[in-house]
Amino acid sequence: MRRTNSDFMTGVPELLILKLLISRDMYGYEIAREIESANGEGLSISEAILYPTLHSLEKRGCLKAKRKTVNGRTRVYYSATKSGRVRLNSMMAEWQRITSIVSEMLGRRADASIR
Amino acid sequence: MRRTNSDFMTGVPELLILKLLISRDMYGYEIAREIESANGEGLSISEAILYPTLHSLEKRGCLKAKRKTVNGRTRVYYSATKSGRVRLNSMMAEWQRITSIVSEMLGRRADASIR
DNA sequence: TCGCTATACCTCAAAATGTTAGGTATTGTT
DNA sequence: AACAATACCTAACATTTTGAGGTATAGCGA
Repeated sequence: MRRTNSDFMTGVPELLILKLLISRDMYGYEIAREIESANGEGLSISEAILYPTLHSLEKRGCLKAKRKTVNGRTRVYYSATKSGRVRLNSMMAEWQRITSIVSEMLGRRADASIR
Repeated sequence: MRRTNSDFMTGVPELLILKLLISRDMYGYEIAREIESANGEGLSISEAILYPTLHSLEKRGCLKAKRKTVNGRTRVYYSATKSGRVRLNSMMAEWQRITSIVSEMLGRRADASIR
């Protein structure tokens, strides 16, 4: 049973895509499968947001694309650029900042205690 | 120095508004000040999202509005309904679910360890 | 060989959400 | 008198996400 995305997803696809592409080059379809399998199918990125996000990251210079044909199918491999790594860093910091504040306001123990 | 909202804000205004209105009745302007002061000005909700969100929550039956005039100024006090409490519960669960998964994928220690 | 599933890319219209930049009106302060 | 603070609000625009498609090849079982 695959979960649909939630209301709290804005920016999350981009964040996870950049995070994955830091560790190794991947192609779109592979990224989608990876995100699903990485969390027991608790979260999935629809292809309708995945591909446009990859394109916009590439246009902004955060990613580099390279087409490769494997077994008669074309894959577009993406790699993170320096600019992509910088962007990931600031996005992760921002994610940490917002979730800490919200979690604290919701009454959970502050995220500041972990890490 | 007041922070602007971040990319990771989708649904957060609604979440915080409901959370605040569970503890006591408040009016819009008061909610905005409360959110700012509650976290050292690290986060603020613009009035352009605050008021429309209050109106939509009221229309959906999650909030009840009551006008009150104090010192020549009109305040609209909101209180959470049963339906509003139910909605808050599911939103908090969803917030917990998403942030846990994302945090884990980002490589921090899993949120599962706290609470 | 037919049909189905998986792989692999993509787009478009509509909905939802948030930002920027205003507006009105009263009260308190300088 | 001028300005900040209180207190409500909206409209135009940009961005993000969803839902629902579309194309094409490869592999597998009946």
